[in-house]
Amino acid sequence: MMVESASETIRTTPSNQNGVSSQSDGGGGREGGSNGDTNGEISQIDLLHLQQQQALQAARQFLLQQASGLNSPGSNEVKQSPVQVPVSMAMMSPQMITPQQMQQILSPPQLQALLQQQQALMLQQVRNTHAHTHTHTLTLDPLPGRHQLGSKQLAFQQQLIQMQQLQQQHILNLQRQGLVPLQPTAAMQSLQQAMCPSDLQQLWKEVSGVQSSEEALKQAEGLDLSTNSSNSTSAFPKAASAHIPLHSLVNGQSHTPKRDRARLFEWISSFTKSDSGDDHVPFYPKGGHPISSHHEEHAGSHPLYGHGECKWPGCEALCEDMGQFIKHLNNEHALDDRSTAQCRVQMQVVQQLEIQLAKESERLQAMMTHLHMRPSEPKPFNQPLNLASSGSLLKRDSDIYPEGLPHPPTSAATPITPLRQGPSVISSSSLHTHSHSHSHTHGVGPIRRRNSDKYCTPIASELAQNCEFYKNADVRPPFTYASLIRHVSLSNDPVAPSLFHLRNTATWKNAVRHNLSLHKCFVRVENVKGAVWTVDEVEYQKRRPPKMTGSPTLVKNMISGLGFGSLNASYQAALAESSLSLLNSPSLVSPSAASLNMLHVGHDDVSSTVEQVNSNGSCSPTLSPHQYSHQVHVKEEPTDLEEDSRSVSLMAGITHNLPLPSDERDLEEDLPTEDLE
DNA sequence: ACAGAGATAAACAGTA
DNA sequence: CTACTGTTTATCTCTG
Repeated sequence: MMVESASETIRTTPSNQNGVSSQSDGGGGREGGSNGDTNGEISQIDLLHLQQQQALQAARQFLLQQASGLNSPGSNEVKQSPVQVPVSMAMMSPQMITPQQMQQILSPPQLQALLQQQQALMLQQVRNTHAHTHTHTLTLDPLPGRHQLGSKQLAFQQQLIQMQQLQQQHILNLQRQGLVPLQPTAAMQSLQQAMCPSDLQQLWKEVSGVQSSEEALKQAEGLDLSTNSSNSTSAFPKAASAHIPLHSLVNGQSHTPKRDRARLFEWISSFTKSDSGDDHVPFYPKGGHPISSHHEEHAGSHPLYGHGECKWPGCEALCEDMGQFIKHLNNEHALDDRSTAQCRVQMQVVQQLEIQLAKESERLQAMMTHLHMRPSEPKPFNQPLNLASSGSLLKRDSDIYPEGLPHPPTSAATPITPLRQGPSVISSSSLHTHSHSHSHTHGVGPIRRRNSDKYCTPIASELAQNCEFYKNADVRPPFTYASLIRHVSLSNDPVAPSLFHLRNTATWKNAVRHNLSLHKCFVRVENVKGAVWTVDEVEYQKRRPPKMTGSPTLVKNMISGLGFGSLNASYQAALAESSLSLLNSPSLVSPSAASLNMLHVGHDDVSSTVEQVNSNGSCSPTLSPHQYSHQVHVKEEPTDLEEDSRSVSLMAGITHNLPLPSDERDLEEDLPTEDLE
């Protein structure tokens, strides 16, 4: 099953292992990581600057043309000819709207305002992202032995890609609108020059008010895009630009998810359709809700109506009641060019917000990642991995996760794995999977999982909830090996608990073996096909008495039964786990020994409970004792399904069945290929 | 300072 | 012989 490809992934391990005399190694090789990039930067920056200047000029020209109306439809068309438009670009804009169409819809000033706004937004985004992007350069460094950087690199690259996709999408939209027919590069760069969401409202007014076009034009003429150039120059993502030709960025649509493109296309299609025809088809994105249909408004509430006024962008018309609003909607915001244009603008607004969201998410990720690092040892963003095993790295979880802060991994948004209960069987493969972890060798060195235990953080839930985080971040999950092993045995996910583990296969394996042999809670059961490691819940619980040391508050809250809402997810989870351990009835909990099996999954009660909690209320923060107990009940049901399995212990012949590779491979698939080297 | 728990590394034996 | 697995031992680190 998963075993097959493991070998490939593992390749990295060997090198690490050797030098790994755990603690000493810690930082050694990785540190160099960031240097190389800087070298080329200057030239890259210059190049960027140049490109941006060119783009700016092109954008200005375009704007001027648009504003002056010099461009004849024909000329625009000519420009779109393959000769002038990069092939890739042509390919990426099947649904492109011709400039003429755009012009019909939006007046030159409107166009300019739109463009300007987009530029402002983009610039802002770019600025915010700059730091990260910068890191990317480092990330891209293929030098082997810098595994520590891996997770960061992954994250950053992903973010970079995401950003590129967003940008491309943005460009695509512009193209669609005819804003970027000829000079995608210029347009794109100009977009990146200045983004100022604050102008949205004004833009809306401009767009909506055709009569104001003259004023807008004057305003437009007065605009000096060059002012942004300086900023943009510095702010422009060096790495991205450096590594990816601008035109490729534009073309980069290849990066854009096909689905999204298809969706966009559909959306645009519906758009253009409505444009051309008078078919009274309500104007709304395919599959979406009508934006201003003639029906449905009667429902009494309308997304475009609130507080007695029309919420149509830039409208704010007062409507006493729904009927009046509907009338207003049909009269003032009927299906016409203006409304269409406004919808387009709104579309872009949404996109920009999405970009913003992505950016903020990125920031959050960075923050979380940072918090995983040793506070006293501030390291460059990209170097966290280097933190080698100095056990000191994370002396205390409390340091890493201040009380007020949720564990980085814990994010309400993270998907929760489905509950499962039953015996947990650890197959060798699973072990392997896990085995990647240990690597003190790599960076996060000796994080004392003990601490995590101390806090009684339910690994299963933690891991489940922060699966993505751990997969992408080379951060050692704050759990003991025993906990991790158990988690793996209980979890459906055969993959190593984290990228960190994945990177340290040898260590992980050794640790797993060691722990399995050492801890009483892991019982090896001989089977027909071989042997199976099972988890003895009783012993496991013994081993890990629910101490609430870490969070007196938690205890207090638990006792009072009131504090749930105020607790962060981790603590809640911890609470849940500890509580569960106490509440667990034998029936619910796996029998004395749950077989460990990767394939199989049993969730531990605690984890499952927690998960349930989370699933019930997206973010369990508000759990009340009542709810909590309820969940416990829910948990029981699943038990039936697996009762047999517990004892049976899904046999995964520990031994040879599970080639490490499988797990690793799985992880690899999830991860960008680069870092694994 | 001490003991306990956990993390790592490594040696060793057994097995396929 | 090689690669694993499983067991032990030794050494550290951290925490209580």
